[in-house]
Amino acid sequence: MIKKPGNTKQKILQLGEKLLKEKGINAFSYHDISSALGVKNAAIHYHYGSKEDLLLAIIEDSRMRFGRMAKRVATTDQANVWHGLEAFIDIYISNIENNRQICLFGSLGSDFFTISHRGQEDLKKFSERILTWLGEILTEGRNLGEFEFDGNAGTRAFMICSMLTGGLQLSRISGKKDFYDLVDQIKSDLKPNSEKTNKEI
Amino acid sequence: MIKKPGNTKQKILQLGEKLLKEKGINAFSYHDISSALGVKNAAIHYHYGSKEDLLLAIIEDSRMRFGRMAKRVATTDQANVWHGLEAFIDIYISNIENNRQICLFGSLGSDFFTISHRGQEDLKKFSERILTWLGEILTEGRNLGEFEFDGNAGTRAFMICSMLTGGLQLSRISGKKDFYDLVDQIKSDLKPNSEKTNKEI
DNA sequence: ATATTTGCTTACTAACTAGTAAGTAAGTAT
DNA sequence: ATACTTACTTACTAGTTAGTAAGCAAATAT
Repeated sequence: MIKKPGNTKQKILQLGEKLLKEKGINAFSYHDISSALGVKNAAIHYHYGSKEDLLLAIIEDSRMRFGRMAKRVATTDQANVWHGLEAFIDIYISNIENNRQICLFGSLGSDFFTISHRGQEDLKKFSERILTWLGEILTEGRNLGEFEFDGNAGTRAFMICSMLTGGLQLSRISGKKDFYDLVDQIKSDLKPNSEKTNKEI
Repeated sequence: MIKKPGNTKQKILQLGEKLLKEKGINAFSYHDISSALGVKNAAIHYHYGSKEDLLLAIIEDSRMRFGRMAKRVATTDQANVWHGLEAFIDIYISNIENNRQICLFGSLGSDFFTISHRGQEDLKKFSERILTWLGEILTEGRNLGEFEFDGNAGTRAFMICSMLTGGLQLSRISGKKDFYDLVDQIKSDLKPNSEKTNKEI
């Protein structure tokens, strides 16, 4: 029996996240993971003691990836708010492109009352971080004259997040095209009025 | 043993829908329903042969309620597009007020790949009906000068639906207030520019 | 060389799941 | 009065679930 330095743990995490976003936390089992990876049930329990542990790890992993994205965008040559917004939207695009997955918040928002208190809190903190980040991008963009929108930037961030979250789910039902139209219109709506084309169709 | 003309079937349906919107189709069991209603497991199978049958009945019931709402709004004295939009939004408000439920499409969008083909199709048809209805309201409102928005009305309907769907889920995580702010901003965004207050805050 | 740790497997359990078959009491139709 | 239907209950099953305890081979540390 060959013992490679284990990437099993990472594979479990990745497949867990995939299944979470495809079927939801309550619709996949340890068996789904173990059979796909060619290991036994107990191997998953070895790496992640309980299903909750796996869930918390998935949330944490997603949080780390968001952090890397935010850092990458922040350190570009100039403060390009459009670049930041598009990097954010790309997370959602890559979800829908990847087997019509939905986002973490869509999946766990639906199953919110079935996960542990700890999971709920981690998710809440993460959502606050995302909303704050996006709100700051929007505020900066408006100050720079790159974005134009009415009302509070925090509310606008919440609207955009809600649209992307809900959009992934509704597109699953109705078809991908709707999501791309949605994304285009989000961007178009943010453009300063003077730059806009196709005001009415 | 007293045999009242059975409202058990209706109670099962209502509780099923409640559980669906609170925990998701894969997180509640027949036992959850039967124990809450004080009947036995098999009583549910008597009324709804399988869990899929119950799900289809829940979708159908929701479809009927939507139809009644649409009819009620259409037959008001004058063609009041704002009235229609608000009646639509009220469906989402009543969900969040009722134990922080999410909407049918949010719940089943997340669990889409775990339900039957028939369920997926019923859901798709229902979503098309809603999107068409809302798109027509928006078009009519724009023609009347009651609404102002850029781009395609169908896309705008999809955006509003996505926002309300995703908004319920994100508010579950972050708090109700965000959802009310979102709704207010949706309405404000649709107002013709001349009527708008608080353009920037 | 020996001891310890890592990364599993084998073998199991208790709880829960949707679903079924057979029975039964009350209500309804004839 | 009798037959039939409705709305269940009792009693059960086969399959699935997360989780555990003990064992074991390979890798690593001493």
